[in-house]
Amino acid sequence: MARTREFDTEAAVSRAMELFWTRGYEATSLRDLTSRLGIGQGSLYAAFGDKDGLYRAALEHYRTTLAAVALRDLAEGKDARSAIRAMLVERVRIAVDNGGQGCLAVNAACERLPEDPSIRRVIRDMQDASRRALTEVLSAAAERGGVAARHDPGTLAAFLVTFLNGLLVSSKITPDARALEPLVEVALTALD
Amino acid sequence: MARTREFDTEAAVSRAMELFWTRGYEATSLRDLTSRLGIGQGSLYAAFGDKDGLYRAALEHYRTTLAAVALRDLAEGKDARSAIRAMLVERVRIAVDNGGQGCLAVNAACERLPEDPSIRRVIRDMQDASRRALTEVLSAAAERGGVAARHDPGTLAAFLVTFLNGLLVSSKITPDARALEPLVEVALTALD
DNA sequence: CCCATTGTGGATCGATTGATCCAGAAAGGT
DNA sequence: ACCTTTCTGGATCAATCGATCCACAATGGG
Repeated sequence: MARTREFDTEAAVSRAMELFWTRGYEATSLRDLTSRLGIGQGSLYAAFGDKDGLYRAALEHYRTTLAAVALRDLAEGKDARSAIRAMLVERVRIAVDNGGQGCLAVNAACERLPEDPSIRRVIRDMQDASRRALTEVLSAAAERGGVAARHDPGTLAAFLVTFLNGLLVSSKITPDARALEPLVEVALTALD
Repeated sequence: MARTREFDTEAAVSRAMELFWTRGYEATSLRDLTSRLGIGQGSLYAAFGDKDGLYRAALEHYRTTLAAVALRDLAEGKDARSAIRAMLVERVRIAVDNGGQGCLAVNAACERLPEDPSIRRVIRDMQDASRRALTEVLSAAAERGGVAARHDPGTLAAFLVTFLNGLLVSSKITPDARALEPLVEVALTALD
């Protein structure tokens, strides 16, 4: 048999996610990564292929540990409105904490999409998952009369995803959760 | 007297804006800039100081030629709702045209804010100008009963600015104006 | 018709980038 | 105990980065 890997892959990806999240892709060098991850460049390239491969692993880690958790909580709320409100406020809290770093996926859409169109699919899939989860919650609520039927659930869900994108950008410009929460209340009036 | 500048400064800034807009700051090299602007590196540094100086000039050019124009049209509309709708749709059109490059200011917030906090002020001022213009239009409409008084005009304006940020991000992920326009209609129900 | 001044573009600088290479270290089947 | 295989981290690579330098060109007052 061969030598076993010494470092914890998931922990390394988590560290890499933090770096890419706070600094962006281009501004994070391989030296930054190896020193923060505590591994050599040889190990990094053997495990992840190249810098882009590590970035994609970090993006996937972001999806499963943060975006997906917010969606899981969504289905557990009592009424649709308060569940959606909690999800939006939670995402804003994450984006504002630790120095207003925003959302890794939104940052990726702004920074990496022009030079690497294949990342569009990754981001789109993440947003589609959010849109589907919201559509489900809204459809269920509409049948029970919890929300008005002025707009169909799919359009309403797409609106909320786009509004969330805006919240995550605004959270970088104005990293103040209390200033952003009133905007959530305005957005929720679309459910009336 | 000394030699006169041969190139058109404003035209050069406009070209630089296009490059930074489509590729981002880090991914645009000085060689890209000099070859596209048709000037040497010496001229570039003499005129703009450094790469960051040229970027800020490009951002200012974006503000005056695109963002400000959208705001000017805002005040000329007949009723507040259709004026705001037209402004949002126009910004989406600009963001989607030429390959879904989004909005230079939103891109700047995502890519450059972490490494250069002083750019936050520039972006914030641009968004504040939009928010004030929207507040004015909404206040005037509220007095005439054009929009409901469920939310105060300032909060409503801030909501619209944040929603616009979201539209500009979504326009990069889904560069299809027809898919985004229904979301504008949902957002406008906040005025009811 | 000079000459001080400023603009010109390309050569060049040191620094840093992402990626590769390599000698040695662990691992376990035989 | 050997030996093949894989992992490790640091040296090293060519390429490129932003920035500076420089010899020359253009300008218009004196």
